[in-house]
Amino acid sequence: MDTHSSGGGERAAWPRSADEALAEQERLRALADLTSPGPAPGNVRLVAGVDVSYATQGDALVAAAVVLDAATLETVEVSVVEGTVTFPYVPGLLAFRELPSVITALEKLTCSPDLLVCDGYGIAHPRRAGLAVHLGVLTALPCFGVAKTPFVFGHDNVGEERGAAAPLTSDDGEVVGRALRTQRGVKPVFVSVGHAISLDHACAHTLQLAFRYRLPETTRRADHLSRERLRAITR
DNA sequence: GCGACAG
DNA sequence: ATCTTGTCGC
Repeated sequence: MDTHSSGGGERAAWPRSADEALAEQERLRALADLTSPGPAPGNVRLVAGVDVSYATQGDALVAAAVVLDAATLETVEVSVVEGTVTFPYVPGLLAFRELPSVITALEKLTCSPDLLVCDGYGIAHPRRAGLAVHLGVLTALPCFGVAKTPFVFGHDNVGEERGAAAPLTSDDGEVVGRALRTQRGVKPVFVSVGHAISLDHACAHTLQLAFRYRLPETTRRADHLSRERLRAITR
């Protein structure tokens, strides 16, 4: 996958301070495509999931990208990158901590995904610029986020059945995401768009990918891979 | 001012 | 994110 020259994606300007990060975040937010419907599940051939695992001791980390055939959900390619922490965890600035190694992993892929799924939020973020916004703009690929825990926006009760949902709404009444129940008997996940895809399509993809478990297969496989490699180099 | 706060 | 024991359910 070519994340630089021909992709049309923005080149990253990785900041060293929180001030520089806020400026870069605002720059990327302004470039996000929040109006295109993007690909529906039937129009995606390859979907990629990414995740990062961190060592308890030291600053080692491992990023993984997993590409699935959207039709069969079979893994068609994986990419794992060993790296080092270069930015602290700051709520609202997670992209600067996770994305450098994630982008490296995506660049190592030989195939080109049609869609990216993140672990975390897109526009359901204090400044409308979560992980999925950054990654979508930087790669110029449709991208959305599926988060496991609440962040800044609440929601009404979600029905018990698979597919039940409730909007995440900002103070100004704007719908910025959706709490979505992917399985009966599990907590909802939180879906929000990042770039070049609609919330409806993002939720449709999430349900298709989370056919068996709470989380999408993209996230589960990327998580397993990064965790497995980390433990291999951590001992 | 204080607490809350994706991963 | 990571650490960590037992426990409940399919």
